[in-house]
This record gives sequence, structure tokens and C-alpha cells, in this order.
Amino acid sequence: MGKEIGITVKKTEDFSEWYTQTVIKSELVDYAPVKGLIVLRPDGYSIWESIKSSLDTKFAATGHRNGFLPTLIPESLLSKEKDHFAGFNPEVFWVTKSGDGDLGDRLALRPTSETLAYTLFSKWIRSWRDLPLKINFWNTALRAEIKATKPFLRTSEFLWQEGHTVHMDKEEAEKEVTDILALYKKTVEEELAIPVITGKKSEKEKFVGAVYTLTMESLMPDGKALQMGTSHFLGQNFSKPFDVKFADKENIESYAWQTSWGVSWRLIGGMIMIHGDDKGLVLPPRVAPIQVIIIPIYYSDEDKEKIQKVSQEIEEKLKIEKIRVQVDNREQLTPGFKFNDWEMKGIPLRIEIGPKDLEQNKVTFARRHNRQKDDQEIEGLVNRVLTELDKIHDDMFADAGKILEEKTVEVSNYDDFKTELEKGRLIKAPICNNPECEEKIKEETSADVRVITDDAEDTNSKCIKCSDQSVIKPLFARGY
RNA sequence: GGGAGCGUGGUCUAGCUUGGUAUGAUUCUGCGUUUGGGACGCAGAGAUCGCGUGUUCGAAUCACGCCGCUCCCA
Repeated sequence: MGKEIGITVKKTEDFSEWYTQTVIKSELVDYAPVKGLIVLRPDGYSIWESIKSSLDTKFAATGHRNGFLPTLIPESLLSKEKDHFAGFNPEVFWVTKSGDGDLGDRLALRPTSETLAYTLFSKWIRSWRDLPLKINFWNTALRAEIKATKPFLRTSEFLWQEGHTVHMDKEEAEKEVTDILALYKKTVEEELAIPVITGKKSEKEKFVGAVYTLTMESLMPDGKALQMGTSHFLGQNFSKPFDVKFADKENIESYAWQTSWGVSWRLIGGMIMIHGDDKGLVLPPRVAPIQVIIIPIYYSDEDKEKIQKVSQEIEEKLKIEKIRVQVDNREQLTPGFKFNDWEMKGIPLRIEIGPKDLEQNKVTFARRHNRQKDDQEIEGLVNRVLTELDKIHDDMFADAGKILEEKTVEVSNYDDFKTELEKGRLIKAPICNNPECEEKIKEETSADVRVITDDAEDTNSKCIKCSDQSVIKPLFARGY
């Protein structure tokens, strides 16, 4: 047993090392020559493309269109909204030179595009007939992460999409914010098999410059919460400084109501952490670059010819159904090696075809997520592969949901809060109206309010920090 | 912000205390035998030992400086 190749640590024993080894060895990413930056390899990019394509379909159906913005933003624009600027400034990369010459106005490598997009929106929008304006940008954002970098979770440049919409009134804008969060939740559940909890961010944790932020959160196996996507109601906070105005039906000039929202490749990080195991990646079928890997097994030239023919026939049939399938014909490797190799890469379904199977007109299915194997008739195989892939997705989602449920607990005092936190739980705990309590809890435990769910109101308990009457019961955890 | 560890063929690594031809495995290439849970034989390829300066007849090894990476804690 060559334990030294493959992942050398257990997920439960050294999570951080496990994560790094898994993303590198499965060939999703590699480190770039600059600290804090990573390179997406084809398998990693393929997963991102699946997420992108799923979101694009939904965006199109809801009337959003894609555009493209440049990477450089002049300082004068970025600093127009003061809170926003103060929030981002510490991690902005600045371009100050071209060649050896100094530039006039410093240029920021976009940490986010609100200021740039809204400068343009103010030009494009004149009348209520121009609204709603719904644009999405697939691009990257740059935020300097000097320490504590981790592939997909904390890097100085990351792939994401940022949507920006402009509306005539508050109600329509707020509906957009809610609709987008629901769209995100559906995508994450149906593509990545990740269960999430949705709700609002606290005042302290909301997006700088927003009126409020909606979020979806999930809990990672190391007990840290991961923010998987956010949707911001910007109110008129940006339309005023950026002059995003329109003439309404009575020809009265009004400031527009805006939203912005985004998900990033963090989703991929979350997916890896939640589903992976000691053997490496476990990919949900709908985003797996290869969904089905076929391993031919033979002992004689005669068998070889027969089995390769059957493998190819099955491959072709699966391809007709748009299943991403590949036959592993590498001759220098034994089946055992290939099994381990594809398991490390997380391929959801493996089909083994050998002489024993063919004698009975069967093949062997081996599932990655639960490592179960069984025989399948070749007759009607394509349909069974399709069903199996759906079932694998459902199983993975159900398993992850069960774990999230088990790890979500409720406490009523600070001691229990700290105990549960050490166990890596997502903790529901009552707090009062005073923002200082939230602040102190974060200082003392490093846990913060992750999400305030719709049913979080609670006026019958005592604040875990100061014992005053509570107002809400949000979910706390340490975060990524 | 604080701390710890590490940098030697593509990858992992020995050597460093006590300066003198850089160790082994894996990988890769070719040929042959193999193939139902990480096969084997033979032949071959691959390294300015992170960078710089110093000490020395001689530096992977000693000294100083720099750069980079990983992990832990706030």
C-alpha cells in the first residue's frame, strides 16, 4: 500500500494541511510566483465554469445582462463614498507608475467595482424608462492579503461575479436583493450540494456602504463558518454621491435605489472542505469536470481488444446524453493505481469493465462519495448512470445537511457559548441591542455574528454578554 | 499584529553539528513483461544546493543580510 503518494494527512487530524494537499495534488490549483496568488488549472477552472454557466442561465432568465469593466479605478472615484473607501483602503493595491514615470492620479486595482460602475450608471440613466438596470460582471477583484493566505478562501486576487442593479423605488430594489439571495442558495444547493443558512448580516458585519447585507453561510468541518455569497441593499447611499438620478413619471428628478451582490471562487473552497475526505476530493456530479471515468481491465490481448471496444461504446453512448465521461486507457498504469488516482481527483462515478463483468454482460459501478461498489447490467446503462449521478448529488447534499444540523446548537449563557465554540459549532445565542456586546464577544472569543435568520427575533431571553433583555438570537461562529 | 518551522533534480528527501566528488526514493524517456485496490526488470534523463556578500586553498555545510513558502495564535 503506497500510502506515501496521495494525501498524507487525515482530514480530521490536520485539516489545514489536508486542504492544501488536496487542492494542489488533485491539480485544481497551483501556487503562483507571487505570494497570495494562485493559478487555476483546467480541472479547477472547469468547476468555476460550471458554476458560472449555472448562474448565467439564471441571470438571463431574470433579465440580467453581462458586461465588462476595466481593472483600474482612479483614486478620486474610489474615495467618493467615504465609508466604502475607509473599509477597502487597507487592502487596495495601487498603481503609481507607468514605466519609470509617475502617474498623476493613483490608480487602484479594483477591490470591487461599485464606484466605477455607478459613475457610468449616472451617465446611462436619464429617465424611469431606463430602469430597472440590471448588469452583471464576471471578473476578478484584488485585495491585498499579506498573511494567512489559502487557495480559494483567501487570495489577493479572486474570480467572482458582481451584479449591480438600479431601481425606481425601494421596494423593487429590496425584492431584487432577496431574489438574488434565493437564486444563490438554489445554485449552491443544486450544483455544489452545500447546505446554507440565509439571513442578514449584523450592522457591524455588513458590506461597507450598504444599508444592509443578506448572506448565506455554511459551516466547515474545522468549525469555521464560510460566507458563501452576499446580496447588498445599497439604498441611496451610492446613488447620491455618484449622482445616479432619473426623471420619474411626473418628471421629478429622484435618486435611484441600488443593489449589488456577488459570489466568488470561495464556493469551490467550501465545496472541497465540506465534501472531501482522507483520499482527497469528492466532487458533486453537476460540477465535476469528469463525471464518469471508465477503467478497462484486461489480462490478454484478446480481452484487451474486446474490453476497449465495449468501453468506447459505453463512452459514446454516455456522451450523447451530455455526460462528461472519459476512458482511462493509460497502458503503463495498473487498475489499482488508476482507482486511487481518480479517487484523489474526486470523480463521482467510476465504471470498471473487466473480463468477469463482460461474461455476464455487466460492468461495475464504484461511487466516490460512499465508496460503494456493485454490478450493473450493460443493458439500459445510460439511464442508470443518469439516475446514479442525481442520486449521488442528493446523498451528498443530505449528508452535508445532517452534519450542519448536528453542529448547530443553541445556548443561553456565555460559558456554554465558549464551550460550544471550542467544539466548532454554529451557535444560536441571544444578544441585546447594544453593539458593544457583539464587539466584546468578538474580541474575547473571535466569534462574530455570521447571520441573523428570519426567525431570529427573541425578546424573552438575556443577552449572553451583559444579561440585559435580548432582542435577537443570531448565529455565531468563527469565520474564514 | 505575535510566534514556529522550512527552502537541495519535476516531487519528497539524506548530507550541515565536525567545510573537501551531493544520498536515496519517486517522477520522466525507451524496451520488455504486467494489469479486479497504488506491478516489475534493464537502460537512460534530470541539481549553477532560494539569492547576495563575507571567511577560506576550497562553502549545500560557517557568518551576516535579503527573498520566498507553510503552519499556529490574535
